[in-house]
Amino acid sequence: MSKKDFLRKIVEDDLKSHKYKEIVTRFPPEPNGFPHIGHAKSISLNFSIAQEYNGRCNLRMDDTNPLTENEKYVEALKDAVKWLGFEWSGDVKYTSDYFDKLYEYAIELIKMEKAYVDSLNEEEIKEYRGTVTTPGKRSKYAKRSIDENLELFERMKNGEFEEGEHILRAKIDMTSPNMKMRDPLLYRIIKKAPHYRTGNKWAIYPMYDFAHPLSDYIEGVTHSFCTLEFENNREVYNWLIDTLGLKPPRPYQYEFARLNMNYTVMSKRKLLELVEGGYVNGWDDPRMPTIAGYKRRGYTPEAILNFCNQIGVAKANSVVDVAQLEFAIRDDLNKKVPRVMAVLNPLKVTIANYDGYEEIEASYYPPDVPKSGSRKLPFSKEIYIDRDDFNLNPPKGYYRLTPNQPVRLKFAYIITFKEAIKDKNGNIKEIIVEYHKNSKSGQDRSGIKVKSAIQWVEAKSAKEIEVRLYDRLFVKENPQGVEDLNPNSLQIIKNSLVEKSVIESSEVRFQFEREGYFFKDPQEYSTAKPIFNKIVSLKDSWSKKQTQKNIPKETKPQKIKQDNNKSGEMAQLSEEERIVFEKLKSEYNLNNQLSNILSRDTKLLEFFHSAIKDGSNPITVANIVTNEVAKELKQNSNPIFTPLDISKIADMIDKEIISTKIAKTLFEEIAKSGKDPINIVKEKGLEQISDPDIIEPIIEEVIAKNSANLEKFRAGNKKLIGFFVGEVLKATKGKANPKIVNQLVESKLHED
RNA sequence: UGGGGUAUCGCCAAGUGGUAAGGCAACUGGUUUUGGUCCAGUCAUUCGGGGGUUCGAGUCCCUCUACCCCAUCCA
Repeated sequence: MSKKDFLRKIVEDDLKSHKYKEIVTRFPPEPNGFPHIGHAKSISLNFSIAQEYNGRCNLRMDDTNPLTENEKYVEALKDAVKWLGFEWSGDVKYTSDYFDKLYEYAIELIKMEKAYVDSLNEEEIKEYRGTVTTPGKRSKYAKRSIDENLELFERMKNGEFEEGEHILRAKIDMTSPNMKMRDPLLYRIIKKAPHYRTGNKWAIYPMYDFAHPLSDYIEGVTHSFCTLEFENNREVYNWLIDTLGLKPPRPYQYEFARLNMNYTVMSKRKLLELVEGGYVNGWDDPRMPTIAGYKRRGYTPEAILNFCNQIGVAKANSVVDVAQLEFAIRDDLNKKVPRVMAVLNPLKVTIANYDGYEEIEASYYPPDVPKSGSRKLPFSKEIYIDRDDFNLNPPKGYYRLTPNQPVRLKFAYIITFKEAIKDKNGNIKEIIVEYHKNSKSGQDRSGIKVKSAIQWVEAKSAKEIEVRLYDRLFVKENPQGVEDLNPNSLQIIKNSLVEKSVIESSEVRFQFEREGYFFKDPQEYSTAKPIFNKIVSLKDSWSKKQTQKNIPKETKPQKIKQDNNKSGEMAQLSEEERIVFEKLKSEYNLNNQLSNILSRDTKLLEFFHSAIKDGSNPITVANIVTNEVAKELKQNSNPIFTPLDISKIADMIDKEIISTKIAKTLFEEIAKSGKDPINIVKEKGLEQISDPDIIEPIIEEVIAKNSANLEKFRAGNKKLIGFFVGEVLKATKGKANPKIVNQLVESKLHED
């Protein structure tokens, strides 16, 4: 983690400020589906952060909906976390373990008159909620007494009512602009399905907005990371913890963008559709973006984790290119895995002038992989090569065997084409070649130059294998559903050949030279019937070039430069604002934008007027008010600085006592401390230095220290003036008059 | 449409007023008995658009635009 993402920064700050003794995170999936690569991001995030900051991370099954959840998914979730190499703190947690505590909290809420039993039906609730633009209205049942609510709620729990008859809601605000705050549902009745863990004990179940914050609190979670779509729920989260008056330390929720990848779908619903519709062979089909799928395909946990680190964590909705994932797995396997020879589409080759048998020592790893190990390769008159490695009418740039281009058999001899034997349909079924006796690998004295070395297997000893080649599941970058499925996402070749050492080896992952990385299928592989999954192909600039030639380039829609050239756009003014606007312009000579901003904001306008009372320059004041004050007011509506402070700062700027740069930091300080600006300037000696005699030596020093940048500047990088000015300012702790510095630097840089 | 978010290279993503990081992809060239790896190099005068403030703006202010989320008794 070289660069810290925003979540890690939050954690660091909280630790630094001693907000928490120890941080606790959690990965809280609902056990209603198989975890996918998006979960891997969340797992990696929560567990890694806990690890890095010496905290703990819980694995919690958020199992509050008995209709969709089951044990099978719990196991898949646990497997995924374990496989990725993480350990959860203590036992696996379940929200269902907190049902009793949660019930107590609900009663407390009722007693505080912050929750009530509502008896509206579903449609009514929907209707009463209003819409995003219109406020809702509260149910008449909200007026029920505490005792009545308590009684009803208990009877709900006891199963005395049917589903939908009653519901427990928080009493918040039916007119809130945030829909989630319009009296959110807390508990609902479910009787038709038993909970996979609590069975029929409960007739009521807590809803997410109620259960989640409280479960976090119960577990002592400090940082509750979730995805962007829960941003609106954060207000409910905080409301619950605040109104219950829960003692600190309490958890806070932070949101990050969920992972999306092109050419795949990530939603549980769509994944379920693929499985249930039989479009794939189960949740662990190697084409699925599920963790089980990647595992079965042959991905390593390290590759997935590296991928997660590479893509980072941020708040922008984004779609990661699958190429990034493919890079991660290639990069990992390249360092780890033995190279062997396999022939996917065998073409028989008879070496006419070879009659013996020999065994050739061959290393499992190329020189650039720091691992050792080798095996003996049988070699005889009859071998197989890949059909792609021979061509009677080769395209331009073809490096492999052709009638007039010899090729090396990797680790063995150079061969030259003699004759092609065709079947009655004209298809080549075998070729005859001749080998060059003194061209053996390592002791080549033939002098023959060859363009490439190809893989091969000896005919008698080679083992037949089945290979399953996977292509992306969808043909579209942003697939909507099964209609975008790639019909060729799975290609099975049953009669591929591999050197026998592969079958004898205990290794499970191999690089089939010049083809890709392959994995012994963990379910179906056996020595008698070897089955290999292709994990990922090798980067292949040759075949890419070939396909690019054939497929005309998809003309990507060009990014259109926005052209809404409404110059210097400012908000429309009302009649009264217009009058103020004109007055500001004529009376104080303010420009359109300053006048516009002030005339629309009464608070700023008030600030402005009081600040110029004592004769400060209106333009300077207006600039400070519309920029600095407006910024501060955005974050804090009750500032502790006064208009008088602003007027003092403005005076100092006008008298050139301080620079505008200092004025900025000065303002920030009084906004925080409320101190008198003139005093601060005196105390800290912030008066600006304008005397060239003082500044010049500093400039010279800076230039002397940065000769490389001086070169760059002289070579034409004029922006570097900012760098030099910045350095000089740094050297004077910001006190040098930047205007003067700028002029002096400019002339200095052009000297000599 | 009210509210909450987000916009920096083809794709991710750093950057909190002073030289636009890094990875993927792409493209050169070198090494190579894998058209792989590795190595060297190229790839944002510009940060969604327009203004304003400043000696200096991706960063502060105003404004416009685009996209995402919220009206499940799902999570």
